[in-house]
Amino acid sequence: MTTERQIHTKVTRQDWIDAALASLEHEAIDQLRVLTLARTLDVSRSSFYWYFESPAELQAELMNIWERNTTSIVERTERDTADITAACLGVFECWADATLYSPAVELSVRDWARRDASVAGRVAQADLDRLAALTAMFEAHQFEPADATVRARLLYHSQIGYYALGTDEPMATRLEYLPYYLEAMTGQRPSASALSAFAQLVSSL
Amino acid sequence: MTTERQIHTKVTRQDWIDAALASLEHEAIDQLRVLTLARTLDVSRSSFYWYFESPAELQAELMNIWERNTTSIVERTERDTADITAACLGVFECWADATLYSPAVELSVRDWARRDASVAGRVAQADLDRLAALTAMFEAHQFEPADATVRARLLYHSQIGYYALGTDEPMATRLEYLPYYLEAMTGQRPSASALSAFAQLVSSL
DNA sequence: ACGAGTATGGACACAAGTGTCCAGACTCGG
DNA sequence: CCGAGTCTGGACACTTGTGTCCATACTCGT
Repeated sequence: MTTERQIHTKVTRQDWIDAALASLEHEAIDQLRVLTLARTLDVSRSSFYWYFESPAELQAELMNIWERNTTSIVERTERDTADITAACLGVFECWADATLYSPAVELSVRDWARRDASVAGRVAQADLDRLAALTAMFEAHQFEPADATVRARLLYHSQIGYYALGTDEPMATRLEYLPYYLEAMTGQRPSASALSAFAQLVSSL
Repeated sequence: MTTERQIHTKVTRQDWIDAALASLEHEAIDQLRVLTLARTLDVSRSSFYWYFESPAELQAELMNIWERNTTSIVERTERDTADITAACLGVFECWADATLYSPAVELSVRDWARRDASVAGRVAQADLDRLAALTAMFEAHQFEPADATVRARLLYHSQIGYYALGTDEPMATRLEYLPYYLEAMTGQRPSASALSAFAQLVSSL
């Protein structure tokens, strides 16, 4: 099983996962069909059952990938930052860097959650974790609890909403609006240095 | 056709629509099945085809109902209001009154839009209309254009996001957070009178 | 009480997808 | 160059859902 031969292979387990991930751009996880994936990979369905015991196993794999979205956000809320503006910008890296956060996977998982209670449970827990982390971030910068909670929600909900709309804007436009977002979310005018540092980081991706 | 006999009827066209609407709590519009609806109504599938030419006709009906969400929002942005706080509270009525805005329908339509380009087009247009209306509302209260755009987005995206999470909070909790939301979204501390007026209006629903 | 129109149920043929089984093609180490 | 292990394709029986057709039951006006 762990022997490394696979020369005869047309596709690998990873190919199935990649094909599934690509489909999530337009499909919920539970709407993925082995038949359809097989066709895009130009291989027979039997191959799928060689690599996966069942569709559930592929879905589990995708859910693990989805968990990374949570990790990315929580990790960035925990950084040491000079002010709340810098702290928010740290989190915003997730929305700027596709390797940190995948909106397509996020949407597909939420979609699935509407139909499956156990998935809904995991998503609800992730939302709690993310919001708790963001709230702690605001509290670490001297926002009082209720204010921190609301600003965390505003930041998080508006991002989820932004992606739900499927808006496709160039990064330049998003950077233009950025200072206004920051001022509304934090109640403080962002420093020019923090903004230019973020712009530079984004352009290097 | 327009004669009013229908005594023999087990179900009406409206019953099918209502059953569909109920299903949208957990299903996307294009995932509705005639067979499934028929079972919940305890009637045969043939009945469906008596009232509707095809599932597409039912879907069209549901899309019309969805349009009301847009109407409700846009209508409330156009009211004459004393200050931006009152203006925002006018819009918030949509989220407090289930007859004005249906989150379930909204989610189901967006879900469908991920798979169907023509639906995606209508949703995108609705988002533009809603955001334009909200932006105009902020501009009417002396917010400069870019600021108005961002605050409109923040308000709208965060609502879409809030419902996407499926959070189920009692109205009392939501009212507690309300002044913090308003202050972040408008940059102004809301007046106690505006808040209590809103609380009273909500409790009367 | 009969005929026209309304509404339903059951049957049919069909489509898309499922999970399993097995033959066989391919590759590598001995 | 052969045998063991790896991977794929094709076939089978099954499920869920589709759209259409037709017989029939029901109700109302005359």
